[in-house]
Amino acid sequence: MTVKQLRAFLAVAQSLSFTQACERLHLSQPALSLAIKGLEESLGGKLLIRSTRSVRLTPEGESLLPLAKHLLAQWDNTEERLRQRFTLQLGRLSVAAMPAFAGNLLPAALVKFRQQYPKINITVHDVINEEVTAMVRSRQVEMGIAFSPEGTGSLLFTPLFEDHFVAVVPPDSPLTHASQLAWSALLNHDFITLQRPSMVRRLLEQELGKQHMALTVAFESHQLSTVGRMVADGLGVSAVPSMCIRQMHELGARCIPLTAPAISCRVGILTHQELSVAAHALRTVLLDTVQAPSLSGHAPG
Amino acid sequence: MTVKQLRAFLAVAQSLSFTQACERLHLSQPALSLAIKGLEESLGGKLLIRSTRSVRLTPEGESLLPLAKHLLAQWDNTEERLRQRFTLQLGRLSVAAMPAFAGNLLPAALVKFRQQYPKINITVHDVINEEVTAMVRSRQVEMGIAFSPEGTGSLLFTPLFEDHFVAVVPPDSPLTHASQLAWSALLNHDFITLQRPSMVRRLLEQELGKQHMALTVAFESHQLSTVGRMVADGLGVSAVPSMCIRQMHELGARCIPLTAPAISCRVGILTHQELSVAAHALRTVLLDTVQAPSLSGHAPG
DNA sequence: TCAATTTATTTTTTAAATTTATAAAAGGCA
DNA sequence: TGCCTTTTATAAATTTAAAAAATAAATTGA
Repeated sequence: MTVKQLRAFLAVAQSLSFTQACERLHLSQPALSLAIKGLEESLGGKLLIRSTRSVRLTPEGESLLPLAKHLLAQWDNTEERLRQRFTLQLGRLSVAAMPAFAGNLLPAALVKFRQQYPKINITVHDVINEEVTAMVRSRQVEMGIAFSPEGTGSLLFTPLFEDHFVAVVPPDSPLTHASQLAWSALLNHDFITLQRPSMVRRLLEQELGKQHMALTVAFESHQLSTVGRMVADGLGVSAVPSMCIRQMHELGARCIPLTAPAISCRVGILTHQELSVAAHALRTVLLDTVQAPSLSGHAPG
Repeated sequence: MTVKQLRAFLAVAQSLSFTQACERLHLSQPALSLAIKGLEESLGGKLLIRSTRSVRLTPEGESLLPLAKHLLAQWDNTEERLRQRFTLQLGRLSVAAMPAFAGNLLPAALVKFRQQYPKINITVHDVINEEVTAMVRSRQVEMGIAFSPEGTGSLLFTPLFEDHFVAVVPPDSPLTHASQLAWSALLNHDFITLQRPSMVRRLLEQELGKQHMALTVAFESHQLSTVGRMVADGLGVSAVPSMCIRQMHELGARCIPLTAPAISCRVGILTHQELSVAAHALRTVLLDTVQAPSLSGHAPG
């Protein structure tokens, strides 16, 4: 039994005429006769009683009719859905991104993606850096955006840009007049940081430790926006990835390049080796759209 | 997309090896490669990532896998069920028969049918003669056994035998000694008949009317067995189709050939023109098994 | 770097499907 | 009844597609 044969049967059963069915199937009449004959032989009995004047179904044909309809409908549906997935006319995509990226650079990329592929449904998981890797690895999401992990294992890391930490200071602080700031100068003030057991925190402590500096924390918060607001309100200073510059400005804080040491880390895309067409498209959009953030244009006006 | 291609995909996806899948499919390796290639082209994208060392699924392939399993399972199931119907290894058959037949000759025929085709499920509708025709016409049943109807319309009537009415008398009646009985003699006794608006009743009245005899009814009943018992207990006499002879004897009554006039009617099979394989088989068994009942061997011992 | 294994490609062969042409059957109409 | 028309079936030829054999290319492991 082949799909063609079943389609032939359905067409004949519905029109009760070989000649009419031929047109529907774009097939010559002898070809249709042979198709039906072949189907009947493969199933082992007659499905259609046909004379030169009338065509009607046998009881077995009658019982096949609804089954054939159902089978072919499912067949076509499966085929169509797969085609739509490949042409990005249908699809679902789950992405995990660290908050600094999810809240700053990702939205613009998603806007561009959606303009190109409006039928693709995207779920964004806004989770901490380490969770991003875990979610990609466990295939909870197909794509992650995070800092370059130590060992990728079987995962693939595609760099997007190099992110460097910048100082965040209150708008009325004398520090805002500096064109750049050394960590030692920044650490003279109360330091506000993210509370989580985070890679960012570990990275800072590690790099500063190399320079024999200690990170003394005065305040902690879970949210970047809270850190920004706390700095803006004069509670202290902080250091954040440059991705967050715009967000910090919007919250009323000022950002200044940070040196001695200049701490930077690569931000990129984490995936498994095999990518869905949708994920590949988003990857392309991200590579096209996302640029390394800088202070130009964001300096306090 | 063809069934072969989908089977090829399933085999490769399950074994994650073209070479192994080849054996399962009884196909050469190049043929399998081309089948997968064809499927991918028809769907518009890659389903399998294959190198010379490993084969794995793309996300789209991953999403096709369960759909393919389901589709092919349904496909095979449909095919198998149809084949079983044609080979009488599976099936359902509904038959309507008038009570005189259903209760006397039909069981033996069904025994023979079931010996030959134990997997065919049969439903017997034990209904009055006129209802048999109606049920066949409305396709509630595929086959009916009844007296030859006046006009068959589009239905097909296949005669089984000629049934003649016989007298039913009490075992202790002087009538039992007669080798045959005239209606005029029978009608001297109280007459018991079936109460229904039945063709049998109409037939009797019609035929007797031709001979200027009137059917005066003393008792009526719905059930043949009740009529038989009533006769056996000496309440009166009756006349029944010869099909019922054995039943009447078992109930304790005696049957005697009935003449002047000899009333007979053809019993046969009612069907539509198209018959299922199962119905055709039962028809054959009925034609082989059912014989015209007679009084020989059933005469009072 | 070489041998072994696995998939891809090419060429040839085989089989299958389709069309064209023709036949056969059945109802309509005179 | 016999011819015409319509419709499906069959036969032969053509085209197309599928499969196998041979070969190539690529990757891994020693």
